[in-house]
Amino acid sequence: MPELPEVENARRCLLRASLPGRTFKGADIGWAKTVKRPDLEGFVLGLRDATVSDVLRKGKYILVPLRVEDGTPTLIIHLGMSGGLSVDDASSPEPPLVRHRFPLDDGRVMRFVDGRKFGKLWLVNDPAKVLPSLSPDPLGDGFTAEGLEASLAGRRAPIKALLLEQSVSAGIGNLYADESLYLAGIHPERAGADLGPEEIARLRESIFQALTEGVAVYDRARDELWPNAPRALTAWTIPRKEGESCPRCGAEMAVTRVRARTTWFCPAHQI
DNA sequence: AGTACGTCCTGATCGC
DNA sequence: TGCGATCAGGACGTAC
Repeated sequence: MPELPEVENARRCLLRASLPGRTFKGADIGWAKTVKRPDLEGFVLGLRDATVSDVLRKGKYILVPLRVEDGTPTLIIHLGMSGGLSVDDASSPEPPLVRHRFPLDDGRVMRFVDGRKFGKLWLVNDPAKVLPSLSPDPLGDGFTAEGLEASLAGRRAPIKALLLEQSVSAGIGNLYADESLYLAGIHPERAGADLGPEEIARLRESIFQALTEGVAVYDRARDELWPNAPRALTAWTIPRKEGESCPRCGAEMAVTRVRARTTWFCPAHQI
């Protein structure tokens, strides 16, 4: 489920819950395969008496730098397809599908909901060693049309598939890929290398616009969304339903599959 | 290298 | 209403 706006919302929820400054008392891992590094025992032991310094985001990854007695490891969380985080009183009723619990020193607990078990956890000293290659953050200054053009050069795959690569546009997922291409007026099956500089500039701007609006929707929702349920708000404008028409030009929306991912687009203005 | 496909998982939804 | 089939917003390993 989560793309950049959902992950950013999760991060802000953790900050609003004043996670920084709190200390993990350990971890209760309900599905061992979620822990990628180190082994389960090392992971749980490593979180004991680890104090949170900050909550950061890189693409769809949440980074939680920690202070322990003899170092500064980082907890890395990926929400996968169905993940969500909350911080509640330990005695509060637990929502369904909580897989992992991280008890805190103040009587609260960070809960990791993950229905499909595609979430991932790491506890490492050097995050760079486990994170894949990620583009500059599309919401930051580093994500330029020139950089995007360079990463599309020579690529024959459909632009929709390329946008899903985190090395091309970190944080984009299936929905925001469709949304960005819709806003830019670009057909999802165009080969990446066939896009001209003007189209790429438009695409960069559309990605920024779509993600910015996505983050804003969650920010406006604030407390209503707490705890951070694994359900997205509809920050995008594309109808994703049979028979609906394009809000911009009225044509009937079309659906296809790109790399086995459902892809909605307007056949009239996305060319 | 770049591309395409199968796989990991379970809950929700759809069609009969 | 019930039930099997299909679908879901991610990403990685593998094979060509």
